[in-house]
Amino acid sequence: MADKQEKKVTPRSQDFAGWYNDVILRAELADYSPVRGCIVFRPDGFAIWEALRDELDRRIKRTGARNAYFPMFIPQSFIAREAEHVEGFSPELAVVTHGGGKELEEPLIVRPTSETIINHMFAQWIHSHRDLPLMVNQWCNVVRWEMRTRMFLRTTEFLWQEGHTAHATQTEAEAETLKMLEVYRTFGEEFLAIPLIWGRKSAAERFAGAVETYTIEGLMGDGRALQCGTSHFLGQNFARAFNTRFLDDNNELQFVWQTSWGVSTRLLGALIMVHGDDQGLRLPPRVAPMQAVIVPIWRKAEEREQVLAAAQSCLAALQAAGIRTHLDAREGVTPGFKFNDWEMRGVPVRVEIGPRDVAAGSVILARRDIASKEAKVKAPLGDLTSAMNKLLDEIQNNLFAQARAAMAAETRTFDNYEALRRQMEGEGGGGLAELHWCGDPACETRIREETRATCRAIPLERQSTGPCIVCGKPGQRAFFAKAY
RNA sequence: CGGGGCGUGGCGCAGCCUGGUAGCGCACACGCUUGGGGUGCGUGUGGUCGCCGGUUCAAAUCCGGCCGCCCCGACCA
Repeated sequence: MADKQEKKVTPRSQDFAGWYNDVILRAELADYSPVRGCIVFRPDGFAIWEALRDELDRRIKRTGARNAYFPMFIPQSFIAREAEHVEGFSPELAVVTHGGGKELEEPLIVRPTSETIINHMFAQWIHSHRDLPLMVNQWCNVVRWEMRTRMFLRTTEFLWQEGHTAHATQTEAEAETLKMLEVYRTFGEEFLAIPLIWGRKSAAERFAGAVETYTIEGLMGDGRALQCGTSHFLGQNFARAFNTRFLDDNNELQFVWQTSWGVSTRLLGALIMVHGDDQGLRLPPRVAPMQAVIVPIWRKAEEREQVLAAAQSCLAALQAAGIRTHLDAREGVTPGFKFNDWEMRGVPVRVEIGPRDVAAGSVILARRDIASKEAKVKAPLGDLTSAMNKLLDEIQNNLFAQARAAMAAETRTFDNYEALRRQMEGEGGGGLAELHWCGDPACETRIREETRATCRAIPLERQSTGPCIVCGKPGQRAFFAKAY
């Protein structure tokens, strides 16, 4: 071994951004592409997205929304119909000016989001209150010409899910907005094992064109916050712009009340930054495309035969129990190499089978969520699937518990502006700051400019009042943090 | 767009100051060896030195211009 350091990724504590990139490349989740700001999702990375997507898709459908697909190209004039929307998105639009070798009569926008084109269609589909609520979701790509990009967190093109609903009443639309926020929150915590705070966005952080934006926010391993999903109450802004109206039960023409909500491939970045360690990725079992990997160990030819036979029957048993399992029978790579390789890729459980285990009728289980080798346990072959199921549950819960503890340790209450400023000093994050804010954008701007922390969420629950940390006027409880 | 850095096999770099026809590590291929925490040895594949021009008998190296990329600051799921 020439240099052991070369085989390791940049330590997380030393350079978080370097560590993040190393893990993505070494775990083969994604790669850079020839197009600036765009990445390639490699099979291992895309498999995580698929697992996440499939589960969220089930949960979305349970709310009554149905999947549809709208075009990627949007007439330029559509974007301009809603004043705040056009103002919010204009700088980051990709515009198609030519097609079929000719200049287009009207340029086409590559969708940055689909509110406008969906409203155009909704206006034609909705006539009566009997057509409502109308709830559609689409899984697609969107393009936003960002100045600075980071793999998964902010790329020029990204994949997401965008739900769009239209309702007869404001009350119903507001309820839908909050219901989807709760879908995202429970999905993030239960499936991805990412602890979240949630709440309302400040006016400055609100989606362009929304009346109210709600968010779920996670705290990454470096103490920075990451917006993990948003749910918007759009009021009648787009309905007015696109004349989306219906006849109510009094035969009166009304504008619909709307919502939109989305999560993106940014969640892959959150998974990495919340759970990953210096050995690489750590995937919660529920989202892990591969939940267990079997590494056979042998020395002599006859051992090889016995060990492989035992490994095969293990594989069959685990797969029959619905556990996503892989047998790593590669020759010419040592077991030690395989251990490190699969740890880098975040597989929750490694099953080691060697001659000693075959003789004893058992296997060794090594869990990815606990680093020390002492955490290896022996499991009898006959009881393997139930032991595995139990272990996977335990790992899922433990990863969530670890992340929650990390978040709690990095959450601080401030009632003194100077203390907040000191906490946010320096590079990297400063954790979550819980404070009181009067709601005045001027105070928010001052915090942002002086501490680089922004308002992440104004909680809906456990609200409390106190003097604004900046100006001292009566304020509400809010979370501030430096964010991605 | 302002500030800093860099372009040399797939990746990371040395060579440049003091011109003389390209080298190291990793990866990759093959063979043997090894195998319960990144095994070792050997052999081998692979480069118009970012591009254009100039100086020179001779340019990766010196000079001029251009291009591209990365990092740091102002927008954002």
